[in-house]
Amino acid sequence: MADYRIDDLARVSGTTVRNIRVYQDRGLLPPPIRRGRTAIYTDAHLSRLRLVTNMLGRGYAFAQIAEMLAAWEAGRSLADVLGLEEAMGVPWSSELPTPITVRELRRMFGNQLTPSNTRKALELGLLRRQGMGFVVPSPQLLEAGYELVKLGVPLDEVIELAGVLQREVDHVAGLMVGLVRQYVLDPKGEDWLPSGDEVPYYADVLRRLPPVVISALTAAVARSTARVIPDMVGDRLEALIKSGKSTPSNPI
DNA sequence: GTTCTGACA
DNA sequence: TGTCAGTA
Repeated sequence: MADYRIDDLARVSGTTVRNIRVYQDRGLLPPPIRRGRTAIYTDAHLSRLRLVTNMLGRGYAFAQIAEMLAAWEAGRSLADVLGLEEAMGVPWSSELPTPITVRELRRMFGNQLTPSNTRKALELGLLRRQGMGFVVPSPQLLEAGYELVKLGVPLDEVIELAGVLQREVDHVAGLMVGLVRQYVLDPKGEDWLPSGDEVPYYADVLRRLPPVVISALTAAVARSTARVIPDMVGDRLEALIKSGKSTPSNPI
């Protein structure tokens, strides 16, 4: 929930105020929220800014970055969940595991938080024990779950969903990695090792694999949700109309 | 005192 | 990309 003035954003992200303004003009950064005359930025801006500077550093042109950003816009909410923007960053480090207290969890989920589903979350690795409290391996996944619960989905179901998601994603990611093994690495022979000038190439293949898997999954799920969500909303509206309610306050 | 915009190099 | 002027 951190707010940044443009100066803060520049310092934290390691760029300059000048460049942030340029990225803004080129449409590479979402418009900031205005408080009077001053622009207020959020962590979302910081995340996007890091992505932009990283891609710039890799030699992408402004126009190319803008194009990719536009292409991702459709699956954006999911990309957030999966950490795509972080994934594209140079230090391909995963999310920062964040400590969280029982008190905070209680504040988020209220009395839906039970010993039973806490245990389930621990089993699934959504939560890990640390001293008196817990640590969240993926704050983004937690945030996504929190959003669902706020919408009215029972916490038990959300945890169940997270488990399914993890299994399915593991499976599909495994298939993709398997294909790369089968067609890129294995044909070279069982105990083949890249030699000499081949090393950088294969190092690059391996380094790019996680982002590729993630963007493929993102695209696939974006397509799927684009199909499923309108159906769901349509069914719900139809049901409401049949039940005689003319002004549904919460159609979803 | 700080931020924004535009312009120049 | 840095910097400067003129504003709000």
